[in-house]
Formats: sequence, structure tokens, C-alpha cells
Amino acid sequence: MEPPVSAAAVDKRRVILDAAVAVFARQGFHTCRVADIADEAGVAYGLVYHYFSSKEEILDTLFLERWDLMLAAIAEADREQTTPRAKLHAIASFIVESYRHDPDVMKVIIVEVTRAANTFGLTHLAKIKEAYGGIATIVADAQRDGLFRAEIEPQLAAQAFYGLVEQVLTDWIFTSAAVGEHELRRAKDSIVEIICGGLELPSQAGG
Amino acid sequence: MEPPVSAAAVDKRRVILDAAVAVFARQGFHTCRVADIADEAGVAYGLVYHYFSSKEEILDTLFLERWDLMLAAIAEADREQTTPRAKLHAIASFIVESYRHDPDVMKVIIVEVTRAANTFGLTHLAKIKEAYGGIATIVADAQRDGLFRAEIEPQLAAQAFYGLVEQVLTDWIFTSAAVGEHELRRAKDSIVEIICGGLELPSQAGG
Amino acid sequence: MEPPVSAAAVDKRRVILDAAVAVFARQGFHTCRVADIADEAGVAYGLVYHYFSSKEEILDTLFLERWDLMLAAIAEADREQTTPRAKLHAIASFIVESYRHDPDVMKVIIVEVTRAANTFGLTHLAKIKEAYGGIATIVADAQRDGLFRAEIEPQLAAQAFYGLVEQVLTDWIFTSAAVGEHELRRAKDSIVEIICGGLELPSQAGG
Amino acid sequence: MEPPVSAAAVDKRRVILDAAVAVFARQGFHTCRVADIADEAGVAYGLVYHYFSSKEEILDTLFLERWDLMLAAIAEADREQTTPRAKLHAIASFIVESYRHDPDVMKVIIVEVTRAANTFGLTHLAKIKEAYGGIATIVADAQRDGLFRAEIEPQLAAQAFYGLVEQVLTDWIFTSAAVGEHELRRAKDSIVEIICGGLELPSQAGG
DNA sequence: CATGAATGAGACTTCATTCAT
DNA sequence: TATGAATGAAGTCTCATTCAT
Repeated sequence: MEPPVSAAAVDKRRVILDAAVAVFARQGFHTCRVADIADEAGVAYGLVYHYFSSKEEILDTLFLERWDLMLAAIAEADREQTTPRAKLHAIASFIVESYRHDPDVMKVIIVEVTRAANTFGLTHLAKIKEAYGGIATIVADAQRDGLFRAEIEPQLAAQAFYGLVEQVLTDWIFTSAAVGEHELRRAKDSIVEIICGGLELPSQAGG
Repeated sequence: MEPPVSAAAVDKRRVILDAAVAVFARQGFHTCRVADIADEAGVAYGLVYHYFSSKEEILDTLFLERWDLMLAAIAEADREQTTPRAKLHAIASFIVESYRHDPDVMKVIIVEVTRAANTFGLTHLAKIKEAYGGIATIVADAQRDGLFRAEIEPQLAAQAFYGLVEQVLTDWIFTSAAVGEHELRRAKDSIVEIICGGLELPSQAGG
Repeated sequence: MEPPVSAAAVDKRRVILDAAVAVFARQGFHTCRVADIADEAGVAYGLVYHYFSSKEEILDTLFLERWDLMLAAIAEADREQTTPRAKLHAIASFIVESYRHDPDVMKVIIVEVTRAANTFGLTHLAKIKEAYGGIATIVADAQRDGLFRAEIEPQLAAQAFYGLVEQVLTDWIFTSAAVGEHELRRAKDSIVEIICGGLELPSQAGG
Repeated sequence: MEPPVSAAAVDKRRVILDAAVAVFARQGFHTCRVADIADEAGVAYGLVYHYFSSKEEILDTLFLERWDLMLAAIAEADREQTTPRAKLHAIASFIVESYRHDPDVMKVIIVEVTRAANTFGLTHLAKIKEAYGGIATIVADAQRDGLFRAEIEPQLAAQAFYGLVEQVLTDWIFTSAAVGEHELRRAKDSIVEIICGGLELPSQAGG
């Protein structure tokens, strides 16, 4: 995002960020040392401080660049898809695909940021809530259009959707299992099916 | 919940545990010092190590105490309630009431354990999965009885339910808002309504 | 040494001392904890402090009671034996037999006191030198009587004799080997043979 | 003995090692703090841990540096000298001169390592025994050549010799007395005289 | 840009000793 | 005598951060 001073310089910054992802994912933010990041990146100790002012700033940077993609994906889903179900499916897809593409980044964000109520989570609370807000808007619109039940608060519905998705990722994160193509697709579909259709049989609904 | 002890015979171990809850909730496990716990408990530094072998053991103890109650509550819900919806409602109620009763404990468990994929979460993975398993069993039974849709995997349904509940608590945790009687009841009901009935209107189901 | 208050009391004090010997021998004075001594003795933590004012005092006590036996043995050897060779043999015998009887005590004294130039060795320097003095007297008398060569300083000869004996014990201590009957006798004889072969006049050699 | 470095490029590692020698000698390994070493060296606390992984490693390093010189000296004595008496004299000289050159190092090695049967002595037992072995070889060769009495076990003779030398140094160490030129020479000669007087054949005695 | 030596505050943990019972 | 909970000073080691080169 900063003006690239030279091609090489930009690379090193990226190398450090990628190394940090691997290290944070493997050891956790609090448990790892800056030296571990430098080692993983293959650069000298002090260079980390040339590009970042602190260990925290590295995590902040990682979170923000990824979360902005998330917000963009939510906005795009709302814009490009027509039915609320399709919108939620697009969002769930984006998140699940993000995990497929780079599980370490998602692990770091979920483990170190979105639940870190005393540290990073609090710092980025506004950004995090922005995502919930985008989803809530989708729900509210669907309610207004008579497609979603009106008795569920949109804010709560958004939490439910996001919490569900995050929980699925959390399971993968914990088991560190390689997630197959089939499982990914099934997860996306099931997430949307559960949140939109519920667990009960249609005939039971509203019971 | 614990048997009240007379003022004369204060259980120092209990005092330390309770102090740890407050400190972990306020500052986070990694950010607080053992000295903070001792101060909060009003005991000498070394006494903490008289009762616990390490800071980690304190958190382990806190988690296990509470999680065993959770497992018991899940088992009881499955035993005492008749419909799956009632069972899930009982579980959601227990968790939400736990938060009302002692928000700090729930904050610590959610923030420091259930998502701590590199540290405590990994240590207690089996215990954590036990809870999901109990919920999955409820879902599976409901599917067998033709009350829940069979196309959703029970394991995934359990994750969805638990993730939803945890997300609601996470929201309260982040905002540190005092949660009112009304909001609590609404949360319980909505959680169950969303997970069982889905967001869509019945007529839209399966769309 | 203190007036026994009761038979039971005396026992406990002895039990603690014996336990301390075992613990000091096994772990070393600096590395062991007072709790280890209490555990080994099978008594409560605080009782150690009922009988001894500090961990150091325990070692002091152990050293003094044993070293006084050593001084007595040296005096007795000088008194009862006639030839200097017989006197030195009696002393070497006493030390070697002490090791046979209670290797732990000798280990503790050699490892923790006689070479501890900054701590206990310094504290008990006078007592330690008393032993060398006793041996030096034997040498000096032998020189005066024309039985030992006069060109060796008695003080140095005493150091040589004691150093030699201690080195043999040190070897046993290090290897923790069970020392057999035969080896013990051989050690005593060889020690005297080596040291006297050099101290005696050429005409006395091999006597 | 170490190559002199220019003032501009001070070898901090060396500075720390030398400071450690002074501190260990003055206060003892167990009694001193790492902070004392840093202070003595005039460097920051953390730098000690930049070069050494623990306080123990510093002592290990000091011991090994010096003991390797000792082993080299023993090998050289065996190689360069012709008579066994001359060989032992060369070894005694080396040790005594080592003390003259740097009494602190010798104090540390004798007090903290060669008698530390539970800690460092055990760690370095093989190295220590290597020295005894070298001396024993000299004795065995002398026996084979008919110059030393055959009835003394070479291993025991080596212990006797080394024990004698160490005891002389121990005396100096305890009294912290400045040892004069004359005393040093007298010590070397007397040590050899005492030990050989006994090891040599009667006909060689006093040679 | 790049290096890694240097800094030093801070955390955990240990453990000798005290003391109320 | 006997117990062991309670105290708190002290020490080792860590590691984020700085800085001279």
C-alpha cells in the first residue's frame, strides 16, 4: 500500500508478512518471537523493524488486508446476487475459499483477532462489526421483501450466520486436516441450508 | 454455585481461582501476570504456586470445572427434554444463563480456550469435542425420528448450533454490555428459532 | 548433643539428619530443597525448622559430628600406633572404613565442605586444618626420629597424604560403584605404600 | 595466553568469560547471580544470554577451554620428556604455573567442577578421567620399563598424583595467599619428590 | 536496505523461612 | 511437638526493541 521504493523492497515486506502468517499460525501470536518471523522469512532480525514498527503492527496489517477483502466480498455478494440465499451463499463461499486458498491466514484471523476480546479484537472491533452490518443489511432487505421471516432480528441473524461459518472453519483449524474439494462444497451448501432452512423439517417449522 | 464457606475458613484455592477469572477476563491470559492474580486475590505471590503449579494450570482448572458443568447440562437436556427443539433450547438456556451468572468465566473460556487452537484449545480438544458430540447425538436422534431434516450432517449441525450460541456470547463479551433480562430471553428463543426454523419463510424452504 | 528432651524427640532429630545426608548426597546441597529433606525424613515441613535454624546448620551439624570422629581417629592413631607407617595406615583405614560404612556422609563432606572454598569449607577451615596438623605432627615426629626424610615439609606431606586419600574416595563417589572388600583393603594398603615409599628414608622403603 | 585483541574490537564473549571467572572464584557458582557476571563484565544483562544459553554453559565453556590445555600439557609431557619423573614434573609444573598465571580459573575448576559429583563433575566425568588416564599411561610405561614399582596399580598412582597436586592448590585457594616464586618451585619439586619416592623402585628413590 | 549485537525491563517460578493452629 | 499453609524476596531467562555499522 505504501509507495514501493523498489521492487526488491516490496518483496521483502511481503516476504516478512507471509512468514508472519506461517509463524502466527504455527505458534500463535503471543507464543512466537519476532526472531521466529525473521528466521522464517530468511531475513535479518532488524529488518522486520525496518518495515514494521512492532510485532503488533504485523498482525494488524495482516488482518486489515484480509478483512478488507472480506468486506469487499460481502458488498459484492449483496450487489451481484439476487436472492438473499444466493447472497449468503456467495459470502460463505468466499470465506470457505479463502480458507482453501490460505488456511494459515484464516487461522490467524480467527484465532488471534476475531475472538481476542482484550487485544486485537477490540482494536478492530469497528471493522469486524462492519462485516456483521453488511450481512445484517442483506437479512433486513430480505425481510422487507418478504423473503425472510421478520421476527428474527437482522443483527442476530448476521451473528448466527457468521458464527456458524467461523465454527466450521474453527473445526478445520483445530484438526489441521487437509480439507478436500468435496468437503468444501458440502460445507458451503450445508451452511446456507442450515441458516436459511433450519434444522427442522419444513412441516415442523414455526412449531 | 459452590458450597458457601464460612468467612473464618476461606478456601484460598477458591479465592485464587475466582481472582484468576476476573484477571483473565479483564486483561487476557497472556497479558496478565501471576502477580495480578495474587493481588486480586489478596494473597501472597507464592501462595498461587502453593496451589497451582503454573499459570496455565489455573486456566486449565477453570476450564475443566466449567466445561464439565456444560457436558452435564447437555446430557441432562437430552435426558429430560422430549422434543429436539426443547433439548436445544435447554442447552442454549444453560449457556446463556451461565453467562448471566458469571460473564467473566464464559469470557475466559471462549476467548482463551475454545478458540485457542495453538494452546489451551488443543490441550482440551477432546473435552470440547465431547460437547459437540452430545449435541450431534441430539440432532441424529431427531433425524432418525423424522423430526429434523436428514440431509444435514449431525456433526455439522452441532457445530452450527454451538457456533451460533458462542457468537452471541462473543458479541456481549466484546461490548461488555450489561445484558438485560429481556435480551437474554430473546437471545435464547431466537437462537433456537434460527437454528431449528431457519431464516427463510417456510414457504421458501428448500428453494 | 543437646540434652534429649524425650526419646522420641531425639529420634526425629536424628531422622532428619540422616535424611539430609541422603538428600545432600543424591542432589547436592545447593540443588536440593528443605522440602526434599522433610519428605525423605517423612516429617512435616516445619519440623525441620524446629530442630535446625537453617538448611546450612544441618550441613554444619553433619560435618562437625563426622569431622570430630576424624580428629579423634587421627589422635588415636598417633597415640596407639608405633611406627609412622602404622599411624598413617590407621588413619587411611579409618577414612576408607568410614566410606564403607556410610558412603553418603563422606560424599557430602568431600563434595560440599572440604572443597567448598567459598562457603562451608571456609567456615570450617580451622577444623579442617586441625586434621592436616595432626597428620603433619606424625610426619614431623617421624622426621625427628629419623624415620621419614627430612627434606619434605611436614605440612606438605600431610596435604599429600590427605589429598591422596580424598582423591581415592572421590573416584568411588563419582562412579557410585559398590566398593568390594578386596578393593577397600587394596586401597588402604596402596595409599600407605605410595605415600610412605616416598616419605620414608630410602633404607626404609618397601618395609 | 589468548591472542590480544585491539581495544576497538573487544571480544565481548571473552570479556564475559573472564568476568565469569572472577565472579565464580569470588562468590562461587551457586552463590553468584548472572547479574554479577554482567556487572563485572560491564555489559548489559541480556548480552550474557546472547552468547551463552545459561549460567551453566558459561562454566562448562570455562572448564573445557582450560581442561583441553591440561590434556594437551599431559600429552606433551609424555611426548617431550624422557624419564617418568621428568614427565610428572612437567605436568605438576603446568598445573602449578596455571595457578600462578590465573589462580581464579584453577579455583573455579577445582571447586566447582572436579569435585562436583552431582553437577558439573558428572557432566565432565569423561574429560576428567581422560586426564587420569594420560597420567596412568605414563606410570604404566614406567612400570613396563622397570623404572616404577609394578605392584602399584597405574590408575591408583595417577589418582594419587593428581590428588596430591589438587590438594596443594586447594590449600592455596583456601588461604587466598599470594604464592611466591620460591614457594611455587618448592611445591613442584616436593610434589614430584613425594610421589616418585614412592612410585619408583627403591633403587631409583631419591634420584 | 540490511545486519545482528546490545539493551534492560519484566515475567515466571522457586524456595528458605515464618507462623498460626 | 508437629503440621503445612502462607509469605515474599530473589534469581533465571526471555524477548521486544534499539542502534551502530
